[in-house]
Amino acid sequence: MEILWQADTPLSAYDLQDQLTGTTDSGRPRAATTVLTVLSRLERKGFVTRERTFRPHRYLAAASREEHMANLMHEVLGTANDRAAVLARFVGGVSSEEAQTLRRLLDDH
Amino acid sequence: MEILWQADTPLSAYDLQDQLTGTTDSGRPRAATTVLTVLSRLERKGFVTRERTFRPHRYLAAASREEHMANLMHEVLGTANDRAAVLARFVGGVSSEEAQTLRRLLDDH
DNA sequence: AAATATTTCTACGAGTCGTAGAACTATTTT
DNA sequence: AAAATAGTTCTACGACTCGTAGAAATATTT
Repeated sequence: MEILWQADTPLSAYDLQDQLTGTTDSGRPRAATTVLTVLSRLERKGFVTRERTFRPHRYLAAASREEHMANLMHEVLGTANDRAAVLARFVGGVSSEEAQTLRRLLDDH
Repeated sequence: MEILWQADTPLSAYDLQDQLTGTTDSGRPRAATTVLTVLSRLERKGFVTRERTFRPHRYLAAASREEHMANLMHEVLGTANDRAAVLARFVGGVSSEEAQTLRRLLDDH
């Protein structure tokens, strides 16, 4: 995901494989099939989409890293009965700078 | 967790067992040991604390449901490089009512 | 058509989760 | 104090996810 998020263009599984530099348990680089399997699972979970028109299929993150994280936060908030109470606790835990950021963001809402 | 969150007093595993009404796979109610095992795991993960001074140990949620959810949200936000960007996406997704709530909350900050 | 590239299918070991029996320890009863 | 009982910890099993990748199937290129 990190690599896909940083890429400004869809990547093939082979591109991913190349950039996945961290050696695998066995010392070898990841097998291409490994990357494919993971990408399929990520696609199934909606984190990645695939362009099947190209032959080495091109993959791209369904949401930017920021969107993804905001989604996760909303997902948590969504399960709450008392959203306001959760927000209160959340806001209570942000730094002054972040509070300022939030105020500004809320102005254009 | 739901039961512990709603309880206003620490509960023993047996109290939990009683309130876990949903029948188990086999039709029977959960065995007491099942509840104990889960509680131990929850304790290991820091979601539950246990008062060992009482003999049937008493368990209580480490954080209220709201705190817990706010914690999860902060956990997500904490892994972000560009926190402001995540907050922007997050705020972009809240309803007008929630935006209002947030503004009010930020006033006393 | 054969060779090659790409994707899908299958699988394995490690880990979590709900489940609970067995073994162990502490408390209560006689 | 010994026996009985209550409570806790240890161990384990089946289902599931995850990283890993070989085998089988399919598509592309030569």
